[in-house]
Amino acid sequence: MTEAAQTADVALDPRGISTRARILDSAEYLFSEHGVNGASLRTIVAHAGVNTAAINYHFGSKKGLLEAVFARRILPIAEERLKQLTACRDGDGRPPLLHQIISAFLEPGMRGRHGGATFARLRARMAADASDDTRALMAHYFDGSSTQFLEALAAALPDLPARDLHWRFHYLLGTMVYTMANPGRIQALTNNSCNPSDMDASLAYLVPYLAQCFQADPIPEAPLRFEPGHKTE
Amino acid sequence: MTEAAQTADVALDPRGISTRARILDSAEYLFSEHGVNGASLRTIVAHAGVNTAAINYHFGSKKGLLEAVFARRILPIAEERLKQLTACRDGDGRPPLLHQIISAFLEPGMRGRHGGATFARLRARMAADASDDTRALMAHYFDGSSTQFLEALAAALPDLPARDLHWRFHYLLGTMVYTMANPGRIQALTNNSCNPSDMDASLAYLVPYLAQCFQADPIPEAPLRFEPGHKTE
DNA sequence: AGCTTAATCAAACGCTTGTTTTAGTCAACT
DNA sequence: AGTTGACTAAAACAAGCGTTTGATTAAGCT
Repeated sequence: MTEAAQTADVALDPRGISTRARILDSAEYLFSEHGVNGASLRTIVAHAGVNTAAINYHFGSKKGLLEAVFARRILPIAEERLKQLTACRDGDGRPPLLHQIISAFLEPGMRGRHGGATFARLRARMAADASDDTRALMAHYFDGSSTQFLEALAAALPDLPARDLHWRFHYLLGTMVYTMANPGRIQALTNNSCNPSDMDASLAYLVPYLAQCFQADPIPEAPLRFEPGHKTE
Repeated sequence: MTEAAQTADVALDPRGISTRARILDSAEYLFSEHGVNGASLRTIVAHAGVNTAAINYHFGSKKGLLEAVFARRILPIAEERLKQLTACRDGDGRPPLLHQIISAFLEPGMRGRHGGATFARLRARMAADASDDTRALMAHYFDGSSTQFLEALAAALPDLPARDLHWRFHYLLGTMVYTMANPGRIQALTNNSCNPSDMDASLAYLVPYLAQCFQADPIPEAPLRFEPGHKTE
C-alpha cells in the first residue's frame, strides 16, 4: 500500500508463480521474435512487467532461462510425438502409415497446443543460430526422438535404401524448420496464394507432400548425366 | 621504420587493398561461424590482423560490413544462376529441363566458386536470423531472381497448379538452406552414411530428388482423411 | 619541394549487456 | 503477534559492444 502496484491488476495470481510464468512467456515471445542474442534481459523483464533481478533469481542466468523456455515446450512435444507414433502403430494394420509417421513427427510441434507458431519460430531460430550452447541444448533434448522416427520410416518404406531415407529425413527437417521460421515468406512472393504462417494449412499440405517425397524412387548413387533427349517425366 | 611493422611480412600486398580484403574474408568466416551478432568487430579485426578503426573506415559500420560481405558473393551467384538458366533454355529443346532449372538455382551458391560452404552457411544463418536489417538486405538482393526461376519451373511443369508450385518452391528453399546451414548434422545421426558438408555430394542427391518432388502429384485442397484400409503406395 | 589526400594506428567514447548487491515487502506458519 | 523465508525493488557492477577521435604515416600531384 506504500507504493502504487497494490491496486487490482495483480490480484489474479499469487505473486510468485505468476512472475515466473510471465517471464517464460515473454522470453519465449521475444526470443522467437528477435533471436536469443537479439532479445536482452531488460527487454524481457520490461515486457513481462517484472524486475531485472527476477530472471537471475528464478533461472540463474540467461542461458538457464533459455533452457527453461525450451524445456517447457519441447518435453510435451516429444512426449506427444511418441504417443501419436505408438497410437497409430497399434491402430489398424501393423506398420504405421507413412502419412501418420510424418504427421506424428510434425503436428505436435507446429499446431497450437505447445507454443504454436511462436515456439516453432524459436526452434527454427535455434536450429540455425547454433552457438555451442544452443547446439548442445537442442542435441540434449532431441537425441532419442529422431532415431525412433527414422526406424518407423524405415519400416514403412522397406524398399528405400538407408542412404535415401537419411537424406530425405534430413530434408524433412529442413522443410519443417524453414516453414516454421519464415511465416509470410512466400506470401510476398506469390500474392497470398499460400500462407505458411497458418500452421494448420501448412501441415495440410506438408504431410501428404512429404509422404510423396519419401515414396519417390531412390536416387542412383552415380550422378545423373543430363542427356539431350531426356524428358522431364 | 620508426615502428616494427615495416619488416617483410606485409611485403606481399600494397597495403590498402589487402586490409579491405582481409577484413572481408575474416568477417565472412566469423559471421558464418558464430553468426552476425555472435562475431564482434574486435574478434574480426583480431582475426584479420588489422586495426579496430579499419572496419568503420572502410565499411562505415558493422551493418555496412555485412552488406559488403554479402554483396561480394551474392552478386556473382545471382549472375551465374541466370546465366545457367538461360544457357539451358537456349540449349536443346525449348523449355529447360526440370533438373537443369533446379541445378541452375542451387549449384552456383553451393559449389566452391563463390565462397563455398562458408558463405553458404552465412546465407543460411541470415535466412533464419532475420533481424529487420538482415531481412531487408536479403530481400533487396533476392527479389527478382526467384520470380524468374518460378516462371521457368512453371513452364517446365505446366500441369502443376500454382499453389503446389509455390509450396514446393518454398520447400526447396528450406531444404537448400538447411543443407547449407547444418553440415555434419545427419552424419552423427546416421553413422556417416551421408555427408552434407560435402556440397558436391549434397547437390548430386539434392537436384534429382527435388526434381522428383516437383513432379509428384498435386496435393488436393481438402486435407486427406486417413482411412483404415489406405495403403502407403 | 610543398600541399593534399588516403590509410592506419592507439586510445577513448558512450552505451548496453548479463549479473550481482543491498534493502525491503509480503504471505504464511507456530 | 512475531518470526521466518520466499520473493521483489532499485541501483550499481564489470565487461563487452559498436563507434569516434585526433595524431601519424605513406603516397600522389602540380
